[in-house]
Amino acid sequence: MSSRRRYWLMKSEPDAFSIDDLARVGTEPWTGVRNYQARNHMRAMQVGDGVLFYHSSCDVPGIVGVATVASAPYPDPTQFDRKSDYYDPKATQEQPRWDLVDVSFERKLKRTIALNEIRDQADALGEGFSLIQRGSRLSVIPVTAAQWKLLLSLE
DNA sequence: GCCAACGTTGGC
DNA sequence: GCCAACGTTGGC
Repeated sequence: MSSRRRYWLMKSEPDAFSIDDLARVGTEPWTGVRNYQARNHMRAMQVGDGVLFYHSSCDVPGIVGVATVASAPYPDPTQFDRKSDYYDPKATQEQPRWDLVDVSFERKLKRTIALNEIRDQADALGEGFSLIQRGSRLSVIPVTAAQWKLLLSLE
């Protein structure tokens, strides 16, 4: 059973893990997501899905690269690690709470597609795009094929 | 089950 | 550094 390729936007703080870091390592497990909605989006991911890599909490927040989903969802190992910032005492090996996927570098954009430019496209992107919804903090966001195409056309 | 308090996110 | 918005926690 497979379905067509889906698209996502994933936020990262460049001080913690940037598009250049992803370019260097090639593939990275997306650890540390501790929000149920974001987790559920990762659970819906399939190998080969497209990812817009977004830099948050920085000088120019925006989309900086393209990546791909490189694994099926699996339990985030940091939830079991007492020494990790992401340790979750309520998670067990038998009943993990947090899943993640591996993400692979595809390319870095020639320039940052800034959040304020994305906002200018609000009408074309449509109502449901939570990146530009007021107060939204969701770090893993579904993107439609049309939104994907539009956003990358801004490069 | 309600809701106040608290912690976090993230743009500015 | 500020603060609005949101999610989670825990007392009742």
